[in-house]
Amino acid sequence: MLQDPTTEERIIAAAKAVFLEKGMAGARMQDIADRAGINKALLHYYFRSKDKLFQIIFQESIQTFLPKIRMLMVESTDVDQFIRQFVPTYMNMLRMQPYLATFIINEINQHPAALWDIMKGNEEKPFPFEAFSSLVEREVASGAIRPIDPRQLWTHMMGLCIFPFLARPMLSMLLQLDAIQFDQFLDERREEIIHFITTSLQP
Amino acid sequence: MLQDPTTEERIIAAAKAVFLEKGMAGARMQDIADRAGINKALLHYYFRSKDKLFQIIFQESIQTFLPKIRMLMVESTDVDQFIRQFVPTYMNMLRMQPYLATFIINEINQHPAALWDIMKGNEEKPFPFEAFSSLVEREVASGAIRPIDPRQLWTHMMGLCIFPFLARPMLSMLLQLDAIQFDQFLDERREEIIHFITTSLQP
DNA sequence: GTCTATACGCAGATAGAC
DNA sequence: GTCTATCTGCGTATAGAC
Repeated sequence: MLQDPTTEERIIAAAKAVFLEKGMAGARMQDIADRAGINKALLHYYFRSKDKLFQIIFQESIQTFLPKIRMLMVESTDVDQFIRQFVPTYMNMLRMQPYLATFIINEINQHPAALWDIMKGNEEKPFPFEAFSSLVEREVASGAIRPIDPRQLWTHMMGLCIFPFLARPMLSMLLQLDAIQFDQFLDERREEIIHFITTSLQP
Repeated sequence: MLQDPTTEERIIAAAKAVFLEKGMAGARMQDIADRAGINKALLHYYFRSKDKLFQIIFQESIQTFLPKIRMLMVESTDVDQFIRQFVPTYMNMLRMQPYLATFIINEINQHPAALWDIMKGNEEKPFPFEAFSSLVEREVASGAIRPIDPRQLWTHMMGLCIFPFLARPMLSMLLQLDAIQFDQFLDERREEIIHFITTSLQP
């Protein structure tokens, strides 16, 4: 993207910012237009309706989320390595887009079918949980890690990584952390999570 | 509450249901009126505006959330006991009100100041984090548990318990769990979390 | 207290000039 | 392609009868 962004690109960028911050119900077309430096009519000229525009942003957001997981899942050879790659990769992504997690989770809560539509639209399976699952089961069988339900372990990992981003304002208030302190808290958290999970998996 | 509920009570109950499911921006006064079995005008007669009504529901929700934590915090004598009480208590509460966590977190994200207003309105400190903090530090010092930042441990606990409720539709899709299976998953999760945390804290 | 009818403003969407 | 002006419907809120 070396040239100046086209109007369409500016709209997409503006829409992403507004939708992610406010959600579908809270977002205003006027805000998107203002942020893109154009007027409302032009939004409709390019994307027809708020709903259409939202679909695009939602889909793009999911596509930021899932493929990275997919890659790590199919490429990993053991649980320990998977954790050590997953945690920092995921947390860094969320750090760059602080509203991403909240947005996706909320909109899926409001329209559960939307995720399904996207997933079945993909050729290759976007979320090959079995890859992770069999990895875990193999190591449980060999005694490399303690017995654990792969679904529970998966939820542990996701929860530990994502939760601080979802609950950031609440946490920073309860723990009394300003912006800088919270960033540092997140920095330290990467190693802490890895340590937390791996020690708990010891047989 | 042995008598029939008053109109005011019916409105509050209806408003709670709608606001928790849809959020402030997504909720409709018409939906609340329908659910309460009255008409829109009566809502305004009792509560003046949507915003006023929302404030009440938001405040009540926070009051469901925090005092329980507070009680466990000040009453606990050691970390292990705290965890074993906190996890099932909290998860059971969330189970009874599945939308509570999502609602609170979202609305705090949209209006961070709102939480602060409520907390300072209280006489006694609603969230005595120091109680938990010193508990942890004492046991770290005595070697009962491994060294850990109390704030990180706190976030671990919250995240592990709350996340499955926040991400329920996403998880049930990715892990392919229907409603019954998801409930069972949550049942098993209580013990799993306790085990997960306590083993990881061993020195 | 509870209703019907209605006012009012906001936000999404369209028409049409340039 | 981009703008100004306008239409339309929806959602909050009020007026007023009962």
